[in-house]
Amino acid sequence: MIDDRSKGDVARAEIMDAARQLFLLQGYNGTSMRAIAQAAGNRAVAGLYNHFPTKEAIFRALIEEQNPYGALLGILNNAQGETAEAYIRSALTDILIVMPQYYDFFQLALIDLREFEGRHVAQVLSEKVFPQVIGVIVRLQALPGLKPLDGVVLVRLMASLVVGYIVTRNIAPGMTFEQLPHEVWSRQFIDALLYGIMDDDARE
Amino acid sequence: MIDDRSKGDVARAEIMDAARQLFLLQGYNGTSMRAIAQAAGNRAVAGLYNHFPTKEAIFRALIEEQNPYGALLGILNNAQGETAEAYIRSALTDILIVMPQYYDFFQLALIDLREFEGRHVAQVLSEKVFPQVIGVIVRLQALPGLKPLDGVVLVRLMASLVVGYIVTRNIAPGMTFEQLPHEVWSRQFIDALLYGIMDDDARE
DNA sequence: GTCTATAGTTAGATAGAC
DNA sequence: GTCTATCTAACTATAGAC
Repeated sequence: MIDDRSKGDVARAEIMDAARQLFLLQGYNGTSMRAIAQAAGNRAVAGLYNHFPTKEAIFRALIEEQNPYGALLGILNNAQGETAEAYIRSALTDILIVMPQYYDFFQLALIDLREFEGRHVAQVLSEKVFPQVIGVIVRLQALPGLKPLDGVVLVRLMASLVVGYIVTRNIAPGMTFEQLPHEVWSRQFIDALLYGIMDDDARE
Repeated sequence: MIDDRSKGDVARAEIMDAARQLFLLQGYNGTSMRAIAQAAGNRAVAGLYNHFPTKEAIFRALIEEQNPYGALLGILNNAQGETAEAYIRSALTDILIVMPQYYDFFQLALIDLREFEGRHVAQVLSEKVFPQVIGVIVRLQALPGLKPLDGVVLVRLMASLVVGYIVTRNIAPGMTFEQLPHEVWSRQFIDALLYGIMDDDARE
């Protein structure tokens, strides 16, 4: 066999792929099991129930298996730097490249927030992400150069930077945000986080 | 009459109020016209169609009539300050207090993004908000103290700050973000935007 | 402008043959 | 594991009396 996955695994993957596309296009309640079955290789609706007990189970599987947390933690753990500035520049530069590639997931997370009060995302976040992020922050604060900020402040500021970057990139209708290339925007955002937007000799 | 609104206006308001609550709780496709009619004073479904031609028209009316743009522009136009720092502190302090009060609207905007590709929000943004914001930025850049940043960079940084603040406040499940009071968080965010997170004498 | 009643459609999920 | 056929419930929207 060319593909060593079982027939069932292939079907499962096709169903999830079709469901993801339709959820993103039409929302959760706007997507019917019929539509998913048809998009997943013209299957019969009943066949879907061999792989997932309910429609919600398909959605939950998407959140659990296609999230960017592994990539995010990989970047945080592998970023190099002898100073806090070098580490943050290295990590955020990569994060601002990689996270927007998971825009589909962020859209699914918004659906989760609306349709399920965020419970699927929250479970993965609290189980897999937060514990590891704490360790990263401790290591970051041991590097020289940071203002004496509370760790939780540091986490929220960096998370806000990434979230704000992604949201403003996709929300502004026909705005000029796309006229500058990503590298310029990334640099501007990181510089602003590190040193702010005020002139140095204007400090009051 | 105690209320000088016509009977029709009262019904319209009740319908919109019920629809908003249900859209926020259950999403757009998850909310039926039946449920709206029942929540709006146990009305008959057919009565809704005297006030709105379709279900989408109810949603559009919510976006158009309950958005925070008037409040936002009011703050930007009324903020005082002889320097850029004073103006930004004044404006952002107010914005970070007022905008989270419109969290319901942001949630409706997310629904718009998912169900209607953001077309209702984008229309209001491009017609009413962007033209006025340009004027504010020009005035801000005439004040002393700013680094020589492109106006569009300034807009996106400030928008990201506000969006990131609101999103991280409501997404993190049971996280410690609520353990510090709003005033502290607001101050931390504004300070970070103005002067960054690096120690002054650590600049490389 | 409100109601009752209902038309016409589509939803999620299941039964049972293969 | 896949299919055809179907159940029951819910949906948006309309007709027509008051």
